[in-house]
Amino acid sequence: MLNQLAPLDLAFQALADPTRRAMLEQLARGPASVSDLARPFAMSMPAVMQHLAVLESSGLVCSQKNGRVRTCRIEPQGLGRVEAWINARRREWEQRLDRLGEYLDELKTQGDSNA
Amino acid sequence: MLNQLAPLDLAFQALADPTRRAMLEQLARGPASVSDLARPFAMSMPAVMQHLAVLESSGLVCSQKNGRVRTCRIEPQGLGRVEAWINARRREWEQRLDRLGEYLDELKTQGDSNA
DNA sequence: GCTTTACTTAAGTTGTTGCTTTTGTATTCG
DNA sequence: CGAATACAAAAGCAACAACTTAAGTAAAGC
Repeated sequence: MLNQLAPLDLAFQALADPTRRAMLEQLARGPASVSDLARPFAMSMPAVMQHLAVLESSGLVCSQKNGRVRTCRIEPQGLGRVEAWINARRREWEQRLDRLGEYLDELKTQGDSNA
Repeated sequence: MLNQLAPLDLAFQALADPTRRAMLEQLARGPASVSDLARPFAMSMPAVMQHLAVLESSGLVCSQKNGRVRTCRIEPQGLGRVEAWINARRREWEQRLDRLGEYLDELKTQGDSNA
């Protein structure tokens, strides 16, 4: 819980761009080549490659080259780490609300006895 | 599912910075003033304010000013949207793996009958 | 073997981000 | 009232991000 901040930096940074999120949405539906990933965008191929490099170095996507085609796919552990961080925050936050609720109940009970 | 890209941009962008994530971790444990949020960091107050502004405009945090103290707290719907996007991707991805699994089972069955 | 195709590398441009210092404005306290 | 506190606004700056064009390279097709 203490370290491993850099990977999250990279993952969230990667997810902050709509082009990269769209690429991930496509990859969630199945593997794709770089050209496949590039097709929906009005963008040069090098730009797409750069987005892909960001996705790979963030651990959200992996790829391998067969012949002249590079096939990209989702790296499940990548989104997993992101999910884990968010879930941890929500748990803390909900736990606190629970305690706050108990505290308010307590206050109300005392208030009732004092009224 | 088609629009609302900008809010996610802002949210992920906000989460990409370790200082801002640390602020959210503190806020998950309870509300805090700007000074409270600034204390753990070797950083000027304006820098903290700018991080806070990013967190607010991304919808992850809200704040209100009482007297000269601004109290900040987590905006639960903010993380909710982020969580929803990630869950959607994971569902798509798992669904596809299920279909792939069935397909592979089918292939294996055919293979067995052919062997 | 010569051309497409599919990617890759390099270099340059423009805009944004994450700070900084400086200066200002409300509160609150003595 | 006057000083300390807690935030706020403004301006400047170095680093980085998201492109672009131009110029490769290596596998496939003819």
